[in-house]
Amino acid sequence: MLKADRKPPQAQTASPPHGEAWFGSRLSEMQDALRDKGVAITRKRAKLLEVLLSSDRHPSAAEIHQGVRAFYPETSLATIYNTLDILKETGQVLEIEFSASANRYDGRIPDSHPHLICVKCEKVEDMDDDPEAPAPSDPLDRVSQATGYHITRLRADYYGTCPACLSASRAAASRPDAPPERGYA
Amino acid sequence: MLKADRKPPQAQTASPPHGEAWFGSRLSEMQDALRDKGVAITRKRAKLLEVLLSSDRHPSAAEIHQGVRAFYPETSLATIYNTLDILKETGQVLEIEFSASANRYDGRIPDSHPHLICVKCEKVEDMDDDPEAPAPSDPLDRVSQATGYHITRLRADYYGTCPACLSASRAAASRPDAPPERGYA
DNA sequence: CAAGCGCATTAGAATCATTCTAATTTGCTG
DNA sequence: CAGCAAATTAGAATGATTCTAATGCGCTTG
Repeated sequence: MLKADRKPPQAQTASPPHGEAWFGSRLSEMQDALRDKGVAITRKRAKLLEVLLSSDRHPSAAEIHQGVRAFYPETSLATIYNTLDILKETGQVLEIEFSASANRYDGRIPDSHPHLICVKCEKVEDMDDDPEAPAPSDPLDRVSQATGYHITRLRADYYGTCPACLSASRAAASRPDAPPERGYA
Repeated sequence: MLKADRKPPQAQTASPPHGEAWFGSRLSEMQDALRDKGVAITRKRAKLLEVLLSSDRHPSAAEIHQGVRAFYPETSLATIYNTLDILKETGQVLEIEFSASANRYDGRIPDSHPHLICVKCEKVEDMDDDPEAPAPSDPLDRVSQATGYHITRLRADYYGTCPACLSASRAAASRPDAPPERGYA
C-alpha cells in the first residue's frame, strides 16, 4: 500500500437512495458481521461496503473496484473478491450469478428475493411484491403489469442438498475422514 | 471429418426415462425447429439431440460433447456450442447459467420452469409442482417437504426489458440506424 | 459426373471473469 | 521496536465460452 492511501480523501460517494438512517444501520450490521468473524475492517473494506450500499444497481466486482479505487487508487481486484467472499460467507451479500457477464452483488437485501433483470441494459433491480394489486395468474404477466417491464422469462431455481447427498453426509458425519465437498454451494 | 465418422456405429445410447413415445415426438419437434430455421440436421447434430434428450441430468456442453464423441470421435466442442446456440435461438433448449461451473442444458422442457439444484453433487432436476399436497407457506419449506431436499435458497429472477429500454427501442424502431444491443438476452 | 457454392466442422487461439500464488506491507501486541 | 498474523498486491493460472481462419462435405445444377 502506498503513501497516497494512508489518509482517506474527502470526496463524497453518492448518497444512498434509502436514506441516511437505513444506510447507517445496514452498514453497522455488515461491519458487525465482519468483526464477529474476526476479520479486520480496513479502510478499503469499509469503502467497499460504502460503495456496495450506495449503489442501487447491484454492482459487479469490477464496478465496486472502480468505486473503491476512486478513493484508494492502489486497490487490487483481488481485495474486492476476497472481501466479497467473506461477505458471502457471513450472509451479508447476495451474489447474483451470470455466466455470460460478471456476477452482481446485492448488499442491501442479502436474503434471497426476486430480481428484475433487463436483458438490454443489464440493470438489475429488486422486485417488491405488491400483494394488493389485481393480478393475472400468469406470473410473467403479473410482474410485467406490476413493473412496466416486458418480462419474457422467469428463472426459479431452488438450491439445497438432495436426499442422496443428505444421507451421504449424515453417514460421513460419524467418520473422521469426511470426504471433501464440491459444487454450487 | 474423418472416414471413421461417415457411418454411425451401432452402440446404443441409454434409453430415455420418459418412454419411447415421448422421446420420439420431442425429438421430431426439435428437428422440425431446426429444419424450419433452415439449418441442416447432420449426424452429429442428430446425435447431440439424442444425447440431450436421453440424459435426465441437464448435461453441460462438455458432457454432451463426450456423449457425441462416443459415436463420432472427431467431434469438436465448437460444434456442440454452435448447435446449442441454434437450439437456444429456436427456443428448443433452456440454458441454466452458472458462473462458478459450466452451464447446463435442458432440452426436455424448454419452457422456463423451476429446478432443484443440489449444491453438493451438482445434480439439476426439474421440479414438478404438486398443488394438492398440504403446503407450508414458506416456499423453502414447501419445496423441502415436497422433494426431500434440504432447500436453503430460492433464486427467482425475472428477465425482460425495462421501461427505459422499451421506449428507447420503440424510438429506435422508427429510425434506420438502430443502435446495437447488448446484455443478458 | 464435374464444378461450384454455402453451410458445417475443426483446431487452436483469444477472451474474460474469477481464483490462485508468492511476495510484500500493514498494523498490532508484547 | 521485534515479531507475527492478517491484508494486500501484481501477475500468473484457470476454465468455460467464443472467435477465427482454414478445410470439408453434401447439394444442386449443368
